[in-house]
Amino acid sequence: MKQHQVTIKDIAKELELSVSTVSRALKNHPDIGSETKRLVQEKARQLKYEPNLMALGLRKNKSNTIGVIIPEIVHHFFSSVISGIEDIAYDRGYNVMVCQSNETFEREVMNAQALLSNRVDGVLVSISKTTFNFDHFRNFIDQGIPIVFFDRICPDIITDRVIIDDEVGAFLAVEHLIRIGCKKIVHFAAPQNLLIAQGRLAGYQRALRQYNIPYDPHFVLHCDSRELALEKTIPFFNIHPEVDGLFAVNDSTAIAVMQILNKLGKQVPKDVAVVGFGDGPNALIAVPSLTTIEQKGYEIGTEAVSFLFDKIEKENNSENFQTKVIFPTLVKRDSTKRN
Amino acid sequence: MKQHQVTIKDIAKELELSVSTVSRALKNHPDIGSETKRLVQEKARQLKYEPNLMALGLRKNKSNTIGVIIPEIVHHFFSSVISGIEDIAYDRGYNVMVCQSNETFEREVMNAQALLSNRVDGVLVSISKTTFNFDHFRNFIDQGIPIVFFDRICPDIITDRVIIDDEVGAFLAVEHLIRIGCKKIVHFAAPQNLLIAQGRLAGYQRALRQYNIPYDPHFVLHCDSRELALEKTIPFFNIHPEVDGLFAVNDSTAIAVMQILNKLGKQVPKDVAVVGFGDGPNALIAVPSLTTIEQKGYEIGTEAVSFLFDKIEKENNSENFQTKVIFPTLVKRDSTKRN
DNA sequence: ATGAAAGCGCTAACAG
DNA sequence: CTGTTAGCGCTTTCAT
Repeated sequence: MKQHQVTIKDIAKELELSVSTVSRALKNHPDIGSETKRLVQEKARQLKYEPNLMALGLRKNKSNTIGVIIPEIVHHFFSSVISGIEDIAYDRGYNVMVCQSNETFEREVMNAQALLSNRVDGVLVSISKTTFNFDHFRNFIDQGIPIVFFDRICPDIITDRVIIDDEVGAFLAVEHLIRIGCKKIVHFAAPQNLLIAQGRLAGYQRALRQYNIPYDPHFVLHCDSRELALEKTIPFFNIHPEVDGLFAVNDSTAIAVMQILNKLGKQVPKDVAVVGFGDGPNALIAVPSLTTIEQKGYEIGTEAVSFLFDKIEKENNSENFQTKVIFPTLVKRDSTKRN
Repeated sequence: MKQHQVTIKDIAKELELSVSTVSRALKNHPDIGSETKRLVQEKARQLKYEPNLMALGLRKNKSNTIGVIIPEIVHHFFSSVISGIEDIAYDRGYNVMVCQSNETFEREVMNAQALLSNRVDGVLVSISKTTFNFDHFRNFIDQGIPIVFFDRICPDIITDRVIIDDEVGAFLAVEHLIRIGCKKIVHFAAPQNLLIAQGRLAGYQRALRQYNIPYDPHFVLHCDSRELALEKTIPFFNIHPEVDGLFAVNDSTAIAVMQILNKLGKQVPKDVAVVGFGDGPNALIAVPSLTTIEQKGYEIGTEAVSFLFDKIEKENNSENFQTKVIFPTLVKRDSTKRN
């Protein structure tokens, strides 16, 4: 059973003071005599008093908690984001409540409800793959609770956003391939209904255009997972043995491709240079180590939560929403190293 | 600015009922007439009423929140554990507050304080590498707040625990190395203040003993991270070129070692066979794929949180603490494949 | 410089 | 069946 927890009342009783005096002494109110303050604070320490945040929240109509909704915590990208969020939030005296949608709409709606019930002071959201209705997020707006979308943003709701520039990332990747001498560059892409997929394809195309390399639609393949790579890589390279560069929409696809190329007797990077996108820790572990576009999850987290605090702690509900675009950077490793 | 949030008072006013009637109607109290119930519940939905969990918590002296303290969320193992915890907790109507100690004692103490202030109903903890004093955890016990340690448990505090049998896991790993013909097996270990480190070392020792291989303390190195591996592997193998088997305390160390051995011109598994511990997704990506001990993070999470709920929802503060031991299994891959 | 009292949202005796 | 009221821990006027 939970024991009785120490309250200001207990301190007041022991010191024969009123609760209001204790409350003020605890927060260094100027009205309170220094001797009284000393006494109260010492007693609080001695009794291991911890303020009851629920009482405080009820009184102040402020929970000092922010909510986070993400698809899955077990993805390196999302856990990095959370890490960034928590570091900033705890420094500013806020707690963080993390909810996983597990990529389902229903669960996401429940998450939103839970955060609403907890009266969070703000929310950070990266939407699930299966979310097409956004009413559960509008509830936050209606209640005046600030919301910031990051990475997988919600196109229909105008609010603060933090995204990375996929187009630029892809451009950097393909430009790098061109500069090290690749002439025939293929793009293993994700389905084009995803915004990130569109951006990355666009960057690929722009790089080719800028360096006067003809664009061939046959060189864009829907192949965005380890499984698809296992299936599609060999047939493709049989038909197009001249390909000497590959830009994959994510790291796991890139790594799988490298493993298959290796079995085909093609050397990476000598015969085919490979660039991925994402930079989880896997890129370092792959053999050869994978050149990739760094996604900066931690930074996305810190930026997003900073936006949120701007809104939370600003009294006027100014509607000047911002979108922070984080520019990804190219991390060169062995999969594109040619002397 | 946060808008006024709907309360039962608002519902009561609109329906010209008392708050108590509304309160009871909302939770299907048998005293309330079915017509009144219908009316109230409809109005609640219409006004988008969400119960204020802070008020509820204050009233009931129960936050419906459990706290989790882990070293770092960005580790696959820990994020799997959290995933398991959250799935169960949300099903039972609890919120989860995740805190990272970032492997520092100071931060861990702050985490514990934050959870205390939030009046969590229970805590799940995996201690940081740098924690040697456990008073901050004793506070929970003193307040009657149940605590369950998992994986990195606290030896000094008697309470529920969920661990994997590190000794058995390590034994399986080393036995496997011996069976494929390794004669000189080194153990890259974690600091011995962690129980898991002790267990894994013990398993290593038992396997050697059982197969009549002499134990040489020089063959146990403190090396439990990618960084340390980069630093210590080469000097070690220069002094001990005869080593033909390696058991690392975790996968990332094992993988880093394989990469370095490769550069040294030593072939894995032919010259040196390698086994890791943990089985994150990296083990599959490594070249060669890494034989390892499966750690079952998700299962540890669900088991730990189940223990916690047993205690939270049991009125009598029964002190019959249990320790759940999860038996790890060996997953054989290419890093130990010798024909 | 300190205290009394109201009230944040909700539940649960107790009273009708 | 429904209403009144007290109180959870805390802050904050308003008195003194």
